[in-house]
Amino acid sequence: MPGINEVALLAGVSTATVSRALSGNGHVSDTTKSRVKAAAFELGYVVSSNASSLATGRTKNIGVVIPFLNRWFFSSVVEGAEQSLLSHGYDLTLYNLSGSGDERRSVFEHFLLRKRVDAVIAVSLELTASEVGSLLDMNKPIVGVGGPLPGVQTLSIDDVRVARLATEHLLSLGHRSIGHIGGNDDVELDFHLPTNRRVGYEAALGANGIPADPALFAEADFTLQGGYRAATRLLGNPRTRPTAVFAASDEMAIGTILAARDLGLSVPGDVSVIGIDDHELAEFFGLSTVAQYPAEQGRRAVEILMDQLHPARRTPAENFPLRFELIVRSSTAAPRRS
Amino acid sequence: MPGINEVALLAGVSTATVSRALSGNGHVSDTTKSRVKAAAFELGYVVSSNASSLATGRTKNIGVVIPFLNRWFFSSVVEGAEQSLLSHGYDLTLYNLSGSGDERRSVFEHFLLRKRVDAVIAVSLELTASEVGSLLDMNKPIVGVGGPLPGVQTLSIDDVRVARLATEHLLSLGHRSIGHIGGNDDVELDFHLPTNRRVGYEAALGANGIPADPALFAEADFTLQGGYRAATRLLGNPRTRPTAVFAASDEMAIGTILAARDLGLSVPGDVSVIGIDDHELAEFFGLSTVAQYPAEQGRRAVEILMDQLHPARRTPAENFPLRFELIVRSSTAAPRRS
DNA sequence: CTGAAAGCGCTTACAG
DNA sequence: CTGAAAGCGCTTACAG
Repeated sequence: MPGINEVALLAGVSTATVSRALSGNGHVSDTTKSRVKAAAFELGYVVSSNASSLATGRTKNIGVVIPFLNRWFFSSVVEGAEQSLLSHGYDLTLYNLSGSGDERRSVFEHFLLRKRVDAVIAVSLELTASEVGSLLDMNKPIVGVGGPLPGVQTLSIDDVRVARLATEHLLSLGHRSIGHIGGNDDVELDFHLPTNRRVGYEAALGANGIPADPALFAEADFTLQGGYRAATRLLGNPRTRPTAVFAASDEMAIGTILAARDLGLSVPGDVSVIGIDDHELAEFFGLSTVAQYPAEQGRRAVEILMDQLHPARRTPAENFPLRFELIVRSSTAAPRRS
Repeated sequence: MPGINEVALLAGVSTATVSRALSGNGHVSDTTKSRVKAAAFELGYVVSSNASSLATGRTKNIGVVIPFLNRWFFSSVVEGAEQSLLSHGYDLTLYNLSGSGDERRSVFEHFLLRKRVDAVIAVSLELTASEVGSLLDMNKPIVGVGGPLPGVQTLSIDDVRVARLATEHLLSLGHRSIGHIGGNDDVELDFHLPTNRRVGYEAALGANGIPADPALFAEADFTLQGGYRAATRLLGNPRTRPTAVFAASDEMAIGTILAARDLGLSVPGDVSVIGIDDHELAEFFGLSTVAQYPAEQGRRAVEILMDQLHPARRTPAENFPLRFELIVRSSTAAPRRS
């Protein structure tokens, strides 16, 4: 493990110059710079991040705090963030806070606060005011993905509008009896996402003079299985069966498609189904949906942090709202007799 | 941000004593120790990991290198590892090496080698001999999950035996015409897993005096969609249709179940289907499978590294082979007329 | 443009 | 059991 001294020796300069030549901070003549770089390359020198961090106070490392990893949305956000971080020369350390408050506190105290990270991305996790406070006190920028954080910049699609768009698609096809599969309290997570989506659904109905029928709402846990069960309830009774179902996530929507099949109903012949996400399985099932782009959300979160961490870099800091888009596939159509 | 000096001051001892009291290295009287701890707590002191790492040469951080994140197996391994690492007071930094060789080299040089990590877990990634070499040269233990690494301890289920077990289950039900959906070269990853599973399948057939029929093999890419397409080919022709299909992964097996349905075939009435994994969706689809436990594999990888990193701790270092288990659900049954 | 030197915040032989 | 001091490997004012 060659150190900076050996590079300095070989290049015939001081360690200060080596540091400057390699980091790009401060002026170094071109000839010196190339001599230093050659020496560093020859020795296979790579700076010690600890020493560098200790001296500068910056770690070039971002903490990502997340409640799940094995779900499409979350792993996609992390992938996007990781990719973008890599290109900025940053590392990503992952804190999977699925557990209890205890585990959570310990993560905060022993990890985030050990000066390991320069900033934090909190995905669908509501940090307490004191958690946010201590991070901000330490001058660690935070950005949230997937929900509002008190006093923190947050990236999130507009769930009300997204749900409204999905519902309007169904309405525009002529549906008037539209069921909704939304979240139960367990999956309210910290973010009222299920509530917001239900609000958007009801708003769309309302705007078309259709009262929201509580009997057409079914709770589920955002999983395929949960969607299946909820859909079975919703579609089981031929009398009350809606002609279309809007599920608050694609996984639940796919569960709905499978439930319809098992009930002998054809999709979209007997019932139209739409979800939200554009999950990796959506295309396979021909699911109409409103796409959101979690990897992009992860990337955007990183950009925002980079802007705060490097105020110099003059990125326009585009703060346009997050993209979403209606994708019509084969699971939605006009109701049979409208 | 209180430093160690302030704690020392408040506790009326030297910084050396604070360090020892808090880390547990070296002897400190009980009374002093509690005084120090009280002071640290009062000030909200938490050691700077950079300073500590620089002084000790250990980072308490493990690098996990992985080709995908948004797949069940990989995210489960990471979850298991993360959980276990947390309990050992370690951080996990994630390197998602999906990309090209260039990206890969840059990760190796600029990240892993910056002394950021004490050890590396490589998941389903074949490191080059020189990559392994440089890690080992730096005294960084490596453990592989999911495939053999040259000269490195590796955790992996015995794919041949697992595939054999799955196939034998079908054989024991009386099937004689058994199709196989396995990997194509693209997903050979670095680990010959598809090949090994095919070998196990053929071995089971051979042991029962059944020659492997190349016409009953179909390639796919380990996704649900890929499995669906392969199964459609395999099951489409009533003449040559096997009575059972062994898919090398649950996702492909689920694709097979869906393909069978779309072909008007009942599962298991017309065709039995078995996979490998016990994927989160397996139960929902009633899929018989050979379960493997990726989270456990992640945890085991961590244990092995801890043993190497802390030779003192006398864990029996249980090196029993990785668990797998046949789980029979409703997708397999005796062939209709046997 | 370059260097000498202090300092980042700990840990750990070395003494006692 | 405890402390003084060196050292981990960089970076960056401060001078020149």
